[in-house]
Amino acid sequence: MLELRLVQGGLLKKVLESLKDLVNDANFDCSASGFSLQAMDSSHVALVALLLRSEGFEHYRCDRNLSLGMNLNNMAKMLKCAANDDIVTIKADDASDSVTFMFESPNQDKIADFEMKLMDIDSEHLGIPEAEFQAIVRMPSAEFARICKDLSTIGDTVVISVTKEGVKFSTRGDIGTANIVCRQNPSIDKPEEATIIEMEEPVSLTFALRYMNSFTKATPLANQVTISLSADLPVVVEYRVAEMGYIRFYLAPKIEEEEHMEAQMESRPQAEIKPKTKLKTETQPIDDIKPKIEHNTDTKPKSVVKKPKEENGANGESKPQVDTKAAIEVMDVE
Amino acid sequence: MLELRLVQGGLLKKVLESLKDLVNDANFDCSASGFSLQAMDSSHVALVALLLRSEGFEHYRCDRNLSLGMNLNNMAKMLKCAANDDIVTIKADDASDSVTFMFESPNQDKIADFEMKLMDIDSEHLGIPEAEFQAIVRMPSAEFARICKDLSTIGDTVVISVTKEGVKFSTRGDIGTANIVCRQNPSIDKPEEATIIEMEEPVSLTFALRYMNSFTKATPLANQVTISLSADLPVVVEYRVAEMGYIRFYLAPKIEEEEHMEAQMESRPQAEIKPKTKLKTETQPIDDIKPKIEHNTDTKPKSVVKKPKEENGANGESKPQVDTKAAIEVMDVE
DNA sequence: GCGATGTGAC
DNA sequence: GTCACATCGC
Repeated sequence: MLELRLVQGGLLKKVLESLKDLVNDANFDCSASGFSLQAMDSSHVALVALLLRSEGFEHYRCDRNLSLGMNLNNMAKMLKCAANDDIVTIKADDASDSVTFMFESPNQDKIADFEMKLMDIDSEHLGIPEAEFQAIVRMPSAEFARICKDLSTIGDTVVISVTKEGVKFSTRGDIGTANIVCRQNPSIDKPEEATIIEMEEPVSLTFALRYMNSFTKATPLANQVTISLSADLPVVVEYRVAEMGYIRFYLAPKIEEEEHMEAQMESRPQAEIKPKTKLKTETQPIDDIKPKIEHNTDTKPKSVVKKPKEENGANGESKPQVDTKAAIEVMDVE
Repeated sequence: MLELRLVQGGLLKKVLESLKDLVNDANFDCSASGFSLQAMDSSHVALVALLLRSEGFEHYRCDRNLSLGMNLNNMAKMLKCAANDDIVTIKADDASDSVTFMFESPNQDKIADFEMKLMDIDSEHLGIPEAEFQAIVRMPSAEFARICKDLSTIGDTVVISVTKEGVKFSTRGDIGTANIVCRQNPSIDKPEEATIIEMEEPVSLTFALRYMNSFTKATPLANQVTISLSADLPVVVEYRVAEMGYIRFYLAPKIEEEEHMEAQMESRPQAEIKPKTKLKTETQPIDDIKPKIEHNTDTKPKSVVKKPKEENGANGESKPQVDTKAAIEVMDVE
């Protein structure tokens, strides 16, 4: 028996709006500690992890661990039927193949219940270790979203470069280039507008803007976003979910590959090639960096996820992550 | 000679916005008592009746009864050219084949007149008797609109079930089921938020959400809507037009047909079939329930409306309306 | 014609 | 920041 009562139903609506474009189907894992989800996006490039801790719920009952396979689009449809100030209750019987969402208006005059069939979804639960990062940027989430959106009108990838002074987002495309620099700014009086950089050493990594723009669908959840970067790790883009947990998006950096130079030249006719700057990048399926992520032994994977179609990633277990730091000249942030 | 002057021009704009999606062409009937319209929707399933009483106009002159055939889309286009606070005057000569809309800005600085050609439209004017209903629900119009919209993301039809305690709106579709219960709530201090149920006996009827969603286009006209239900009558969804009259939408309930059970089973694999619950429903063209509606002898029908394409409705004169009450188990509203 | 997105007003 | 309205795309 599962019964989770959440007073701020609007939160759950926003969580689903930020997940549904990235992931079609996923298992929600319910345990005594909370309500969580981990899933790869449909193209197996990005990974999302959601945690809503049990303490954040008004009422939280979870007699035994349950994995509820849901179609996130359908779940989002149902949650859309809740008003933002409705109280939302999620119910499931241990044996049942369906889940019930109950929406109560604040004055109790309207009570709605929506029942949705559950799905059997193959998934692999990875234990993601808390990694050490070379740089962690915290900044206003709306600003980050705006930057990603703006840059994607120019190019397909963003180079995120962090120095002590600030963070630079750069792109280039057929029509030109763009660089947006955000200075560090503690903004004591308005902490939600602060831009804070914690840095061990400068780092510069390249990512597909397409995914970044999916991640920023979570912007309504939090005023601030943190972007954690290390040369050979996926970036972590994290939005806190008010007092309850977080939604974290992981995306492997694009890898520099010299052997595809000619393809590069085609797509960026006006590229200025600098020595030591390898230009062609390939999106790395996140499965390939699995060796970096240890299996979390306290959860039991139901089955193994399908391998992505790309053959070149299939033997990633023994293939080292490229040295992104060496491949890209660290750009100065003025 | 016809000359109707309406100070709240915005009302007429809203009336047309709520009619034009349902009905393409219709006759406006002008008599000494008021300005009215009655028309079936293009698929002959729903019926709409509008009344604007002469007393609601600042000036009302109608020398003899006139029937003005208009294309409602074109009329709506012209009325869109009026500001909401413009004074609108409708003029027509008895012999003319056109109508003039005049818009005056409140300070008289702007005067516009738009002339529109009239059409010759075959229509049948039905005298709709004031029926006795088993249940009349009055509720906030925006809430009803929201419910119909939400349910239509899940299913195609809505079952409206009324008990003393409240009204329940239910649907089911491929992705699951939904039930929304609105409790009775007199809301003395905010009458526009009240939900009032007058009930002779519990009633439960099924309707096509598509039409309901067309009806709710009239939501901007009134804070409240009344939904009048009886087992073997079309539902009446009524919006009052401020101090002037009403716009009423009629929709025949869907009929339970046992013979299509197997089609039902296909589309709802997980349906729990209860005894006495007939599952397959068919939309009943509103022509078929003509026997329930007497011809109004004080208006002269110009001609007879075309029969709907469906053969099974063509001989509806002698076909009894199904006993919906017996076919559907009355559901408890807790 | 309906749904989704973006913009403007409260 | 939220809600409603209008416009554009499917």
